[in-house]
Order: sequence, then C-alpha cells, then structure tokens
Amino acid sequence: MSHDFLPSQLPHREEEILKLGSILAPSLRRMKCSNAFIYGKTGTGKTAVSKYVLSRLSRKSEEVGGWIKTCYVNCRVAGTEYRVTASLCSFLGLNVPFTGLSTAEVLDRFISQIKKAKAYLIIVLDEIDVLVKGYGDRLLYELTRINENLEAGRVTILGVSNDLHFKEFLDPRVLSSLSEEEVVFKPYTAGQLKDILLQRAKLAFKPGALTDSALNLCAALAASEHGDARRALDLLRVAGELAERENAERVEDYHVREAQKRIEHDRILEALSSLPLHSKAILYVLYTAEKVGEKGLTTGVLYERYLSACGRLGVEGLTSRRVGGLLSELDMLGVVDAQVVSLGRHGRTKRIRMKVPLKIVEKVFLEDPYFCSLLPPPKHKSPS
DNA sequence: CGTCCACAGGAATGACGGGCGG
DNA sequence: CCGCCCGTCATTCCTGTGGACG
Repeated sequence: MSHDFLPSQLPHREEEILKLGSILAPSLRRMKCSNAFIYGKTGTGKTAVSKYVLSRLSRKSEEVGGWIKTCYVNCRVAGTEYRVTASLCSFLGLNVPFTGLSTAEVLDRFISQIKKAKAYLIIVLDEIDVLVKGYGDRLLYELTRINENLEAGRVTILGVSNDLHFKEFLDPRVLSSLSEEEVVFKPYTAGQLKDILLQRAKLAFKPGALTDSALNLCAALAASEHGDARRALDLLRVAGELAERENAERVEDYHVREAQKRIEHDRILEALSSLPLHSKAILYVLYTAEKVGEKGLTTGVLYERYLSACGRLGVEGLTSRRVGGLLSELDMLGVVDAQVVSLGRHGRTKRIRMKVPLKIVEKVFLEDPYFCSLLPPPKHKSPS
C-alpha cells in the first residue's frame, strides 16, 4: 500500500502507457525519439507509468543489444541542479564527487560519458517544475541541446510535472524542444479508483477483510478530491491500520471515515507546527480567545494581545503591519478566516476567527517547546 | 450627507543570510 | 576565500475606504 510500490499492472492507464511507449519505441531501432512533456494532477499515475514504461523499455533493450540506458530522477528529491546532474551520471556508471566540482564540469563529464558509451539515453525528470522554479531552465537547455553535437548516441528527455503553469518559466526554445509530444494524465474516476484499490487490496488484505462498501467509499472520497489515486490508497491503508488496531474483523465504512479525519488531522497538525514563531503567537491569541467563547477578534485587539504574548515569550513583537501580513498568510492557508468589515464610526477592521478545530491547535501548542509553558497543564487523560 | 474611525494593504527601503562566480 | 548579488523577512511611510454617527 505504500507510495513507492510499483504494481505489475496499472489499471486504466493503458492508453498513456501505449502513448509513452510509442514515443520511446524508435530508440529500439536506434532512431531519434521525441522529447515529451507529461503532466497531470497529483496521484494520476504519472510517476508510476513513467517508471513502468522505463522498466519495460530497458528489459526490451537488453534483448536487442542493450544500448538503451534509462534514467529516472526526481528533481525534488535530488534538490539542486548539481545533484540532478550527478544523479544522471550515476546512471551511466560514472561516479562524481558529491561536492567540489562545478555543475558545468559534472555536465561535461556526463556528456563525454554518453559519447564514450554511444548510449541511447532516456531521461525522466520527475517533478521538473521544482527544478525550474528553483534554478531556472539552464540545465534543461543544456540537456536538450546535447544531441546537436553528438555523432553517436541520443538523449531523450521526458519532463514530468503536476503544475501546468510552470511552462511559463521556460525559455521558448526549451519549451518547444521539450514539448514535441505531450501526454496528459486525466484524474481517475471513482470507478477507476475502485479497480486500482481492488488490485492493491488483493495483495495487501486477507480475503474478506475489506467490505465492498468501505472500498467504494475510499474510491468515492478520493474521486471527489482530484481523482487522486495516492489519496485513495492512503485512505485504504490508514483505514486498514485503524481496523487492525482495534482488532476488527473487517474494514468497515466508519474506519474509512475515521481514516479521512485522521489524514486531515495529521495534515493540519503538520502545517500548524511548522509555522514560524510569530504566526504561532497570533494563532495562540486566537486560540486562548476562542477557548473562552470569544469569537471574531478585531485586528486591534488581536495585536495588543499578541504583543503581550510576545512579552511572556520573551521575544520582541513585530509591527502591526507585519502582523497584518502574517494574518493574511494564515488566511490564505485556510487556518484562519479574516474578513474585512466596517464598523462605521468605529473604523474598518477584520473579523478574525479560527477555521481549524481548536483541539488540533491545542495539541500544537502543547507539543511546542515555546508555547507549552504558557498553557495550563493538560488535564489527566488516559493515553490514547 | 459629510465626517472620521481604525484599520487595510501598496511601495520603498533596510537587515540578514546563503549561494555563486571569480 | 572573498566580495557580490539575490531572496526573504521586517519596518517605515503612506494612501485608501465602508459605513455608523452626528
């Protein structure tokens, strides 16, 4: 049930597999392949299909002589231009130091290794938008024009992205070269998600351990999200874990609903606890107010209390302007609801209220080394 | 019907830290 | 290794404004 598991069959992606396959097939006859751009929302199978096609291709290539090399790099995991390039080298059996060289030097070594091996290279750059947003399209530009002075060998690039907008960051030359072909992954429908879940459940669950309606619910919930298969699998996995923990015979609907809450809960907790100190201080003020039933604080009141909270924390408070900025960031994150209202003679301000459950916020502060001392000690509860 | 409150939120500028080329 | 540049966060200064109230 884990994210990186690559099943032997990918239901409802036959079309995409065929299309990608036909783009890459010429390499088996030592012919030029088009570069391609693959996009679709998260959990639509882009990564799985790319990896699947790559592995099929490299198996096929061994049958016919093995001149095709496939590389899969996740740009977000690799992180920097340098590490992406270094990672590409390692697919050619070329080890480069993890630091010390310039990126250009690593790229040169990479190119000369291609020449030496006369390799047909298929490169998949997953989450390519992260690389481009962080470092620009320089590396992509270099990669797309390697072919120009290569008498033996070929380089084909498949760029995978879930952000369609990122094309705007690309140089027109890079864009036209990269998007010779485009493959779009549409979101899965509820029915398709069900098939995927069924296939995985066969491997992960004992027969009869999963009710049909629980499975349908997972599919329906994920379909209403983005048609996100990852979400569907998460739901099923967490539901399974919950059922297991309470020694239930089978996974039922309520396990799935519980799993959904749990996933949401963890997501919020993660988002809140990684907030910067001053944003947390603002949240703390809102939390203490709402705890005693005080809702819809105004900006002025919030700022005063924020300053006093800062005093107790032993840090200098920020300006009201900055606090206003942080507040609208929290608003955009969906943590807080801040609406501008006019109180006539009493001026214009914001009505600010919490948009996430107080319980989760409380948990954040209890676990926070800065804030836990400001809170009353937790009531005794049996460990859950 | 104009005034004026209590902010909103844009623009310019400064402080700081980290990466990069020379 | 050093200076430079750039992005981020914060401050300062500022203009804009919906509507209750006199």
